[in-house]
Amino acid sequence: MGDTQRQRLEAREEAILVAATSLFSESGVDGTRMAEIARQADVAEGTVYLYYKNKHELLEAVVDRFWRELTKGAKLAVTSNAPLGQQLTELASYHLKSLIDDFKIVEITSRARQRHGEPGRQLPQIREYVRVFDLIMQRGIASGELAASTPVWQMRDVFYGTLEHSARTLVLRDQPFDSSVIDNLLSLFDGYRLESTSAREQPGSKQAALALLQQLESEISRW
Amino acid sequence: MGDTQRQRLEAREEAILVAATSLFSESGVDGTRMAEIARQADVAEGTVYLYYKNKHELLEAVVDRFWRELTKGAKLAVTSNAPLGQQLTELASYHLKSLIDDFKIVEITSRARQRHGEPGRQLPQIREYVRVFDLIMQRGIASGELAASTPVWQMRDVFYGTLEHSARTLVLRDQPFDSSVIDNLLSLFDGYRLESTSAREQPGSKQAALALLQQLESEISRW
DNA sequence: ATTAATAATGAGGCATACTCATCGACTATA
DNA sequence: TATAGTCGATGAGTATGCCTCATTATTAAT
Repeated sequence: MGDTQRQRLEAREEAILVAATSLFSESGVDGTRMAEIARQADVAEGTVYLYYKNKHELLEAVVDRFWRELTKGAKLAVTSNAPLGQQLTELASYHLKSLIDDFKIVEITSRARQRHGEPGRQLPQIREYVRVFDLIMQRGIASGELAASTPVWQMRDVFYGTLEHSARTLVLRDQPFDSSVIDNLLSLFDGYRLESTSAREQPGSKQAALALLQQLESEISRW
Repeated sequence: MGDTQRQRLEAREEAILVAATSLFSESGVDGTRMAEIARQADVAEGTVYLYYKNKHELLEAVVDRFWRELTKGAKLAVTSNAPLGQQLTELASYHLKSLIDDFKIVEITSRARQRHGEPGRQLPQIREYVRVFDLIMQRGIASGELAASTPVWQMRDVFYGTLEHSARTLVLRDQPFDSSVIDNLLSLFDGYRLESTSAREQPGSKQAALALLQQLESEISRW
């Protein structure tokens, strides 16, 4: 019955992780007592320390798990073989929605990066997550659709940085998901498109028409 | 001698703040003991609590002070009456350099936002800081140099979000300030510029508006 | 000089993260 | 079924570090 035994252990570990995630989200890291996590996971306080060396490692595990789940979701959200712009739109929407929904976890991510206050590390799972974006972009470059002049990591910083900041803005203002943020970001990324394929915005898109309308309005306003 | 007395108090308060800033930067918040802050500021441990109610309020003060100094520096770095692009470049460079230099403080900023883990607040000093950017952009819009189609807060999120993310990337890779990040960001912001120079028709002319109208019509007809 | 008011001190209180001696549950072998 | 051996679980106890508060020192006022 080695299997059942192992499953029980994994179930316990999972229960602790789930309890910690929920409590950290609700009350913050400092506001959550280890005793409470143990109680909610239905184990003794000492048991928690059999699975996680200390509170900080538990925090790391919680954060890592969050980004691992996010990676799964992102891969599902992006329909492969769709055109570049659509893939980016899907990824951006999924990302922004997730950030807003689980904003608390996102905020404590930076805390998990600091090992006893010493140099910030890169969590392995986040590295894996951003690769979803990199793959899309690299294919765009390979197919000649994107200019290779800007390094991918810089485009990535624009992408994730903007979305993270926007999520914070929206959450602090108690505003819900706003698709215009995505539209704006994507229109910026048109600047990375090669001239040959770029007809600026995809003709026929709502975006393209709106952009023209806005130009028109500003023209008229000068009269 | 009321003045001298007041000055002494302010000097003590400042000493505590400086000590806390240095220690938080070096060892992180959790790695810093209140006793150590007191020792470094040359006061008794209890004295710290005469100036700051608890460790978290001290953290808030440290972060707030950092952004206040940054605001001062930013205002100086941006030469007023320079053209829009140059102002943005100056602000972006100053911002990125500062983020890299004091990355530790930047990272604990998000922690200062959480009051006992409860809803994230906006620190007043950060609000003041981002206004530097807003003013530049609003003048750009007022002068007709920038399109008013995108809300300023979205451009702001692109600006600060990208720079913050880039700073993290650079620091984690142990790389120094990289001006190509600024160039890339600024070239993206060209997308917000009105196409007055490249447009065949003179802006503000009836012709220009008509040309746009025709484009718009043809866009809509594709639906 | 005396008194009042305010600031500073640091030993002790207290909450809580973490440890460890003890216990229990399961497995293997005869 | 009995016995021994292994390993996970327990929770009372310990250590640490934030914070308080009775006491002391300093300054201001008359």
